[in-house]
Amino acid sequence: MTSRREQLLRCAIDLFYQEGIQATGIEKILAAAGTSKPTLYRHFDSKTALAVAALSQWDLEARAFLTGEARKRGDTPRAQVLAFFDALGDWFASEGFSGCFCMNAAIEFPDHDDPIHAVAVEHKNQLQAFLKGLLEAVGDPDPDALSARLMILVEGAIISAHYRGTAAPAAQARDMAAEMIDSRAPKKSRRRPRAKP
Amino acid sequence: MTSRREQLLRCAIDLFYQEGIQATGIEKILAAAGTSKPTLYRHFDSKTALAVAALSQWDLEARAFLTGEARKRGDTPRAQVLAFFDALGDWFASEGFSGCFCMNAAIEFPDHDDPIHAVAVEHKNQLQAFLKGLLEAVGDPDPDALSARLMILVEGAIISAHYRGTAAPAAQARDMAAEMIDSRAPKKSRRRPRAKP
DNA sequence: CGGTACCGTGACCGGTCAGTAACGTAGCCC
DNA sequence: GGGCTACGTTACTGACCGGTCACGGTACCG
Repeated sequence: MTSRREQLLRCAIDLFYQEGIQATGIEKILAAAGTSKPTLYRHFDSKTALAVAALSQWDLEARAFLTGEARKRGDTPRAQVLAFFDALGDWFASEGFSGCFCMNAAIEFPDHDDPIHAVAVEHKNQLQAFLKGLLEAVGDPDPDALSARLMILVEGAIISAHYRGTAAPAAQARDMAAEMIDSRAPKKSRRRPRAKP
Repeated sequence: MTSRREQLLRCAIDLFYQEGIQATGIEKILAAAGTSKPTLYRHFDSKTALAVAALSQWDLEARAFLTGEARKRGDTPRAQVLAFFDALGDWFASEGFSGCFCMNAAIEFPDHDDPIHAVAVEHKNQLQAFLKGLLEAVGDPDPDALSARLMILVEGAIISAHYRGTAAPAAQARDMAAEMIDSRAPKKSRRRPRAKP
């Protein structure tokens, strides 16, 4: 059963994601959902509340896809990290890809106190935590540091793919991630963890 | 001499950059510049034209800073690439840092045909070309591929710094860049350029 | 002195947008 | 049936925003 609320939320996700939150008027969402204003405001307090709900739902689904595919496709933690980037590549190549909704929203609402911004940051934290868990399982000497670096790769790949319109950055980031993981001594650390001349 | 036009442009750069283009009303810019609407429209055709001019000017200044610092601080091509990331770090730590104006604008106006989007993509291409030139001087076996990878690092670092509010990603990206450069055989290539099982 | 080009003021237009109110209606459960 | 909930329709408000117009002032320059 698809309640009116779910329909609204689905259309809000699509339109806010594709065209931006500020650029999307409420009436466009209503037209897409085939309903009208009072119904919307019975379910959501304001456009901002709708945007937050849409962002949270998108966050859940995107994270479920990426982490699920990573776990499904890789049989070792290392392979799962790399599979994570492969999943990114599939996402980039999928129809309607328009960057990371959370990242887009965080840029549209740069104020750090904005509730929308908070959801976006939390999304990123959750992804980094997932990668960190895999790196711990790999036996990386410093999962915190490496997961932060991998997140730079992830976000850079998303941006590059977004406004270039190609999925290639996923494979490039994947290669870099593999080099990063392998250049660090697994289990028994040997190499210098960092260098700053 | 600071003409009215330059004042307008300066204020437009500041406000569009800090708060976003769509979120900034023209009247706010006029108030900051201490002038009024007719003056603005004598110099610019529309808000969009003003935004494009602001973006282009910002692109010039940002590129001049980054490439200039890179050249100034590094005495070898390799050092200049790393200095480029150091300059990024200084930028991240500077007051008023709010991500990359071009990236923000490209996300705010995702339509690929939008003139604003075009300026943003060109900005990125120019930076990549600069890095590619340095990599050629380093003697990298595939400057095209590596410069694309470095751009992923650059953009990932910018995003991470932006909505985390820390300059740390610059140093992390710098370390990764150093590893990437050094792990490739300078002058005489040896490693596989790519892998996709 | 007189024309011209620029500037500031302030009013205004047309459109859009978020959000609200009033009213009528269909289903659903007791 | 009676009451309740959710919905649709319509119209509306109040604010804002991009852009224009008409006017008056001022400085420069022949």
